[in-house]
Order: sequence, then structure tokens, then C-alpha cells
Amino acid sequence: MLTTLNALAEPTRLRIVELLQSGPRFVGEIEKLLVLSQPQVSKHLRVLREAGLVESTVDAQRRLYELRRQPFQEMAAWLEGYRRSWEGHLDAPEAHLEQI
Amino acid sequence: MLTTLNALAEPTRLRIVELLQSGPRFVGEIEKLLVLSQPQVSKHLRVLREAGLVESTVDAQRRLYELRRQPFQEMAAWLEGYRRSWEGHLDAPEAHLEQI
DNA sequence: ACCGTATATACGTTCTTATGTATATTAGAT
DNA sequence: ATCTAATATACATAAGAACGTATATACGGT
Repeated sequence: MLTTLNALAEPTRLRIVELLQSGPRFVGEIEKLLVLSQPQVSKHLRVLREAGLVESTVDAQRRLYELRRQPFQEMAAWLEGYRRSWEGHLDAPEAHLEQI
Repeated sequence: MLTTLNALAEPTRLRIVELLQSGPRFVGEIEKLLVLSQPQVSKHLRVLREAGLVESTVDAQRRLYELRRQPFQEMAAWLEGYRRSWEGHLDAPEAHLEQI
């Protein structure tokens, strides 16, 4: 969870991920669409790749990057725990005070 | 979304949030349960508070911190967009290659 | 009024991370 | 074999963030 959050918690990387939501893209496409330097894109893609958020396939000199489902599913599952912890619970913090 | 992700993408803060999932806690409780220095806890709670992830209520000198639902709901909604983008889509990256 | 407890803030230091520039690598085309 | 295009990496620099230590603030109890 931490590595996923860490990878997403950077403005440029989040923009890349949002772009990839619309479908796979080549590095050069990302570079132009988001107006970034090429090394910047490669570096961020590396972080995203190592965090398991994206994967790439080779097409001649180009590399096509796309999102992986797993980490997003894991985040959703993680959030489920929080949703559940609220079910039925009152959220008035006074409840805890009275508890003491 | 970015501020939420940023707040969560720090090991200590994530631990605090995970602890608060079990219910509201005082600063001193967090400090002892997670074995952190007091300023460390206050500083991280400040970040979490400014990111809207927690809120505090006053009880004499003590402050009770608890999670807020909203950012978690927003994250869940954000993830929905990704879930939808996969519905029906094949995930073979070759699909895009053939598209060109 | 004074003292102790609980929490917040200020400041200096260190560590991490993003960025730019330059260069390496890989593959296709000529 | 060479040249060009596409992407990755290396290195130096700069900016942001976390931590520790010390201090300030707020509140109750005596």
C-alpha cells in the first residue's frame, strides 16, 4: 500500500497515471501530451513500474506503457476496511470521551 | 486527491491513520502505542489535519483525533473511474499496437 | 498564583527526491 | 556499417520533508 501511495503522491506521476487511464501510451506520447521532458517521463515511469502500477511492452524502439489493475484493486480493498469501520459507528467524537 | 495521497504516502502517517481506523485516540495514546516522539506525532497530525484526513476535538488539555470519512470516500470514488475504465476492456497491450 | 500535564511550534540538520543536462543503449532505416 | 529515432540512465544540483531538541502555549489541579 505504501509503495502504491508513494508512487501516486507526486503531481507529475499522478498526471501520467490519469492519462494512462484513457488507454496505453508510448513514452513519446506522454511526453508531448503532458509537456514534459523525455528523461522526466522515463524516470517517473520507472518509479511507477517498480511500484507495480504500470507495465510496458516493447514495440521496436518504442515502449508502450499501460496501467496494471492489481494495485488499484488493492487500494479499493484497503479502503473497504475503512468503509466497514464506519458502518453502524456514530462519528461523534464525543462518543469516545463519554467512553472514558 | 493529491493532498490526500501525499498525506498517506508517509510510513508514520499511514501507521497513525491505520491506528485511528480502530477509533479516535488522544495524541498521547498515539505516541505510546506507536512509540513515537510527541513532536513527531503532533507534526504528522497537523499534516493529516490540513489534508482533511483527521479532525480533532478538545478535551481539557487533551485533543482527541479521529478520521474523517470524506477523503476516503473520495478515494473510493476516484478508484471507481479506474475500475470502470477496465470493464469490458481487454488488457492485452497488443490491442493498442494493432490499433496503429 | 503556581505547578504539572498535554500538545503545539520553531529552528537547525539531514535525507530524500525531483529536475536538468549530458550521455548511453537499442532498434530500424538507408 | 552508419545514421537517426526512441528511450533509459548517470551525475550534479536544488528543493522539500522528516527528525531531534528546545521552547511555547493552554488548561486543571492545588
